[in-house]
Amino acid sequence: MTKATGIASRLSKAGYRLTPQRIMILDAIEGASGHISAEEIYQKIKALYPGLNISTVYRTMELLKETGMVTETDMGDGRVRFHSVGHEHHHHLVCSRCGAVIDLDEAVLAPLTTLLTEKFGFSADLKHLAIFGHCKDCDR
Amino acid sequence: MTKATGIASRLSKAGYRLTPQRIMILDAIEGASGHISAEEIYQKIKALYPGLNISTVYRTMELLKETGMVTETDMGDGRVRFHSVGHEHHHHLVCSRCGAVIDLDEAVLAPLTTLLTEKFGFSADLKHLAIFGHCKDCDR
DNA sequence: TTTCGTGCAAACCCTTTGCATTTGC
DNA sequence: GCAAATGCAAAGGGTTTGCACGAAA
Repeated sequence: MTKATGIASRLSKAGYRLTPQRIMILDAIEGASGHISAEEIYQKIKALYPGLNISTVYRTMELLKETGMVTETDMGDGRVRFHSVGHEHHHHLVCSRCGAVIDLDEAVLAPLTTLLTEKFGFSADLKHLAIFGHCKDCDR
Repeated sequence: MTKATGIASRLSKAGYRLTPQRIMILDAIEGASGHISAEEIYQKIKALYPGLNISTVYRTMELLKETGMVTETDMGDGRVRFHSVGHEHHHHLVCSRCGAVIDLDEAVLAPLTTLLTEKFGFSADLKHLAIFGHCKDCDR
């Protein structure tokens, strides 16, 4: 039913089949404002298409990571979040006390990235880093 | 049998009982060169004291985190690592491809920490950060 | 003695996997 | 038609929890 969107066609070009499940999952990630967990993707789609199984979500995420269409972030709560690569990169300051999340522009970490490359030949993948600490309200 | 060391006595001062299990766990963490997982602590102690249960390790780690004697790092492999706060802080560059871990001095991140404080009033807890990316050997 | 900590076993949560069936190409 | 993808159900790995017994203070 759904027409292959740009990002979906990238999938088929990469040699993967375009199944309705994959298209819906892709849509869900695209539509998400930011990070989204496997469970959230699953629930979102299940409302429209109850047949979906969560293992399909996980398998699709695996594939999208391999294709470089999605990245993974560990926000420290025991479940991984996914993020479409198309979206602008940003980072998060996560308050360990109240759970507040402050968005952080990519530019803030640019100097660090440069330094790591120059000094260690290490290309940091800081697409969606989560930095833990205390926000100003929770700072004793 | 073991005498309460400095760090162990901090525990009792905080109102917690000094059990042999806790002392052994404390020793294991102190003795560890760097990060150590719950399972590793457990195995290390089990050799001498087979009665130990891993749930005790987890409960003790919880308590040590609350007391601020230990910090937690997620190295991205699905299990959390612990680190004695007494040890000098350092960071890790983790290669997502080959798994290599490069140690990074705390000073490297100092400018970033300062910036986050000044700009966002956020006090980052960068005691043991893991930065993912590719090391120079794996960089295509 | 009283409260706190431990061992044990089972539960939990997120994620992965084997297998038979279905489906895209 | 055939290989690849899905659904289902069960397993897996790390971590947590309820409960009765045992031990620190």
